[in-house]
Amino acid sequence: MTRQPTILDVAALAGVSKSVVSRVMNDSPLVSAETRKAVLKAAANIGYRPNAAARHLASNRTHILGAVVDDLHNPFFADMLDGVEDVARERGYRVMVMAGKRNTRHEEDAVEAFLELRVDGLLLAGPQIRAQTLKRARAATRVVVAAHRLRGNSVRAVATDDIRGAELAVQHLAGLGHSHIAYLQGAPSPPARDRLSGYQRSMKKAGLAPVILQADFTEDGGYAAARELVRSGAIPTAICAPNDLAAIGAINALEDAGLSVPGDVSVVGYDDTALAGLRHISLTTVHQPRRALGERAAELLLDEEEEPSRPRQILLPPHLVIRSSTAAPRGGHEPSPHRLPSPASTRSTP
Amino acid sequence: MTRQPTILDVAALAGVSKSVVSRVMNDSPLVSAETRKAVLKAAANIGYRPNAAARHLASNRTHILGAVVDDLHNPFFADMLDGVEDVARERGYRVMVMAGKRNTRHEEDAVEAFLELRVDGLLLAGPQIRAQTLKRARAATRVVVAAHRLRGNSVRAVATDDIRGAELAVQHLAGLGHSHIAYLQGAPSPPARDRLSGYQRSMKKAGLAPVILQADFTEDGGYAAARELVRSGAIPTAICAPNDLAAIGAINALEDAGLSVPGDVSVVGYDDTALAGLRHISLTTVHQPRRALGERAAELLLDEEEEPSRPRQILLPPHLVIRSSTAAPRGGHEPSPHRLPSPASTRSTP
DNA sequence: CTAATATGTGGGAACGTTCCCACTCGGAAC
DNA sequence: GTTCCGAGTGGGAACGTTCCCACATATTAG
Repeated sequence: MTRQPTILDVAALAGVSKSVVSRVMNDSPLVSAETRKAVLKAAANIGYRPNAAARHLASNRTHILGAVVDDLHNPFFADMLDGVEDVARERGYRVMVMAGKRNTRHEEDAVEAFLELRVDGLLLAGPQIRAQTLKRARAATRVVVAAHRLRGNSVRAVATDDIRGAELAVQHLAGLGHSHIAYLQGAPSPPARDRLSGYQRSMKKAGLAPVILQADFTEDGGYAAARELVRSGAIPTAICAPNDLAAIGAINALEDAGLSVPGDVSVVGYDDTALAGLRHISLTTVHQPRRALGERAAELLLDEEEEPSRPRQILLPPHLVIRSSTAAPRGGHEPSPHRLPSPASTRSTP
Repeated sequence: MTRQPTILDVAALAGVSKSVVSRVMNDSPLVSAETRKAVLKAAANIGYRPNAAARHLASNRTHILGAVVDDLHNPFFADMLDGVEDVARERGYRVMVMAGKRNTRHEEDAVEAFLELRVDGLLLAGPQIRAQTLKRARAATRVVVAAHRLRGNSVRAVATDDIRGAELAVQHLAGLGHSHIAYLQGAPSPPARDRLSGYQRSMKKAGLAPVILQADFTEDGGYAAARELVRSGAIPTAICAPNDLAAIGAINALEDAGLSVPGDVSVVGYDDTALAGLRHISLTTVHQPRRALGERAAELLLDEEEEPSRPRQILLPPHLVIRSSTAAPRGGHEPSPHRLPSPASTRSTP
């Protein structure tokens, strides 16, 4: 790698000063059309590429948005990032991503890396960092938290209304006639807390007794919790899972125990990931507006005037997607159809 | 955001020169323990954080690896990035990711962004960029391509041996006694080409007639192709899909047509994503060593001695993971032909 | 005709580091 | 008692931009 050409090389070749080249590179109107053309040609000729470091240093702007993503394996964040990217690109910003790997140390290191880069905005998606780190970040740049509702009000955040989401699930099940609705709780996190409290609230409102089991956000967690439910003998007619993966685990446990879904037990997931939509799975689930979450987050990050009046915490409404993992409880009526194959074909059966 | 403290602020507070502070920040041994302690204390007191841009500019090193990932929704890349990250972190490098979004323009813009940043190494994961862009990138920094085998030999690359992978699938099926093995081809890309040629080669070796249908790497693509196969009336006893998602689509199409998997038709996927492992799906599939792919790629990027002897192409061996979507063909019978619509009517549809 | 304005252009000082060189000051070697 | 050396320190010149100010020239207003 030989030395890369600089603005001065371009200037020399084009026979102008570095100032003019700089202006051309920044689309300043203060350059004659003729000069601009010559500079552009010279730049192309020698393969000039602006040096971001020098640019950042001199201008104190990077036009980079840093996104620290808790878990790149979770497609939830990929969807969200699409939204972030779109808004950022539109406004002339680039989005760089670092993986937190579900690990506080890694996540905080990523935050530090972006702060050293002096990114113009920092997006923390599902962050697992200490309050102190968050505070330090906030002191250095604009920060928006996504997918986690925050306790305090000091940092701007965008999240789904998870209380409402859990309510939707319970209401759907109660509406179908279920009264024994169990809840599998996810690993400790703001969303898990909100979903639980939504469940509790709507169970109370419906006059039903809550049944809560500890699980986590994995297939295995859902499997273990549902198996526990089966073992206990007190099998509910419906289960709310903390996310789609856990719902799938729960379904597996139920089927392993000889129970049919939704025949014997209805199951509702959360997130509406691509998984839930697979025909084989066809999970009724609470949809999160993932892309919109990203868009709102980016807007919060980039909007010029940080009006203090503006809501600092944006909650987006979820909605329920009804597929084939839920049905009315067995009430002595006709046996519920098995949920496979596709709904269309079952419905058209004479 | 008030002005952030610089090395000079730290120096003033600690009562030393900026040179000393710089040395402390870079762990130089040429500082007395006493001075080091004072500097560190001063830095912590005023919340000093090195300015990456200034550092990069002065040292001409960034200690950043840029990774352009074709599609962040594909968990394949998340696994790979884990490998990249581990190796990079071990050697004091940070990995920043930009999403290509399956789009040449976005991907090339991401490449450009990283080149402007003057990253110390550039990883292109499943790149969809023009040869010219690749060449320009190579002229500017170290470049490694991952997950795509390249035609030429001019850029270093790490990939799975997809020819071998497809062979494994065919050999498994042939070993089970299948002779009608159809292949669904993925969207045009180096891996799709390799897998196809592996299929063709091993079919020929086994003395079997190849049947090839155009599909893509999505569930819908697999569904459509398998449905076409069903409609044509010439139903194979086994299908090789270009990836797991397409395999799932194919299975859905088969089951929608009243065929059972693996009873009537065996299906093999490719990639061994988390999807394939779900109990409900339990797909026999070709496993790619994703994390190892990332590790090798990072090593190639970071290994000190870039032997000019020749750019290397590393091919990692895949292996077959046998689950429940494959079985021996039904002895003697072809799958029930009576339930198929007339070929004439299907052929008239587009 | 002069003054004022608009339009380009050039030069130099930042920006916050690293890195090289020069310097001081003990102590060891002669 | 010099000389030499190494450890520790300080100062200044890069690095490649942006941005401000000064200037040159052409155009317009009075």
